[in-house]
Amino acid sequence: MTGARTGIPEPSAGGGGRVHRPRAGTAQRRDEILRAALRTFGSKGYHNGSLAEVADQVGITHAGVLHHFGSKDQLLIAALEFRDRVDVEHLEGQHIPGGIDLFRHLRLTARLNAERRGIVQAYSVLTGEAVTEGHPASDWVRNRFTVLRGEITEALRAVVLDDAGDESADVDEAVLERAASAIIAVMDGLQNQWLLDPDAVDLADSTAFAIEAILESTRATARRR
Amino acid sequence: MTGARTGIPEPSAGGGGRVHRPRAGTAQRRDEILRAALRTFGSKGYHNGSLAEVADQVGITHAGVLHHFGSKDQLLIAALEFRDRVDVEHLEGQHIPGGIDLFRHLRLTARLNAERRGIVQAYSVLTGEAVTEGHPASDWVRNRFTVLRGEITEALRAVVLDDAGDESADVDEAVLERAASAIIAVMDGLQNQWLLDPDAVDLADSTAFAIEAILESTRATARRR
DNA sequence: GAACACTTACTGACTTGTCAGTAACCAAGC
DNA sequence: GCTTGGTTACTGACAAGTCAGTAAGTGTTC
Repeated sequence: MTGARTGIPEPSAGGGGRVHRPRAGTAQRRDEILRAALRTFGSKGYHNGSLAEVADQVGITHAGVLHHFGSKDQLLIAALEFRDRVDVEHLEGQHIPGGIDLFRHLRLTARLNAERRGIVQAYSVLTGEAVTEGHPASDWVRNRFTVLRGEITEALRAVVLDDAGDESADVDEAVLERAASAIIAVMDGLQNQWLLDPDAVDLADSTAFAIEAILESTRATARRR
Repeated sequence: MTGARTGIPEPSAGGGGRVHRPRAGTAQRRDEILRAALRTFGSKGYHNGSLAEVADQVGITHAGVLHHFGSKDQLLIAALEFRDRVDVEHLEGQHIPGGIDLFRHLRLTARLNAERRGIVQAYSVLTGEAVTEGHPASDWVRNRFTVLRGEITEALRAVVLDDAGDESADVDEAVLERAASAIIAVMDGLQNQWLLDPDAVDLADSTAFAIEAILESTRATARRR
């Protein structure tokens, strides 16, 4: 058996015994590889993107990439986790807003995304590919959807309760969930159309319009009494 | 050079020159292959699906498939065109409805789609993959979006004008286009979420809710005076 | 008998993953 | 502070497989 097969090892296991520690600079090198992986899987897709192409971008061979991540599947998983990590760092401690502010945040995200084609494409390609049988990213995508739906549902509930001015008002949960799925759907779907035909779709405006429409409709129908 | 490289040949070109005529039953056999292609590209994606798997389903070798369609790219294109052909036949001459009926039709489509996982997955996988560099289906998908946006925009205009009771009322075209993109987007996006997690998303209800919301919002904002 | 509908056989390009070897590195022991 | 032993970070070669596409041959049908 050769090399660090289990990806990024823990710095120190606390107890006795031999300590396996990566050399200085290895963490940065691995991040480079993950960025490259995101680039090629994002533009070519997982199946059509090769380890050799990823390796090329950081000036090593494909065997070198496998040394760090063990397999292509694990590389993809690591790259997606890396993306999450970076996304969170970008928020710099400030938590994702709730209530009505979340929808402002989503509209802003759409506006920013119109300037970050690469990232949008990566997300779009992988999300589409993930519905394929046995795709290594399907768990990640499914989980992402679940978390997002939860956050948006909660924000919607806050808005509806705020409208009612009554913490214990009766809210139709089914409406909230439909609306939450729809908001995510409209964002993803618009990204897809925009990627294929940027002149035909205004990502920011269409997203803002749709979120506003769904938000209005939720406010109008989710309160039971 | 071997075989019919240009896919399905015209029965007779009218003018002079060689006439290639397929044997009786060949058209049906080709349709079988196309159905198989739709199945494997739909479930595995274009890059991950192989000609051998398509061929297997109709009991021939992959070279036999190439005899009929020339290349894998051309097979995919033919399969997509076949899908369009079948979809139109399914409507049996009755044209796609316009005006407010179109939105009823879209909601119905979503309800039917919840029972046709295979077709939805094919559409979803290929749409996602198509944003990839140089993908053979990207023209088809782009065109499909363009046509759909046009139809929905027109139906929205009809609804808004009908509300106004005035054929020459001033309608905000930008709003119509945003709404049209959004309706397609929400349908596609919900399909994706539903494929990954059928228990977490109600395809029919969420689609109906979102279409209603966007339609309402369009009626409220598209009329200028 | 000629085009058709294939099959068989094969090529060349790519794939991921394995393996042995090597140079740089690093900590411990003397 | 220099050796020593082990680890890390690779490389290059290769195995084993898959893939699309080509070419030639065979039986069948028009």
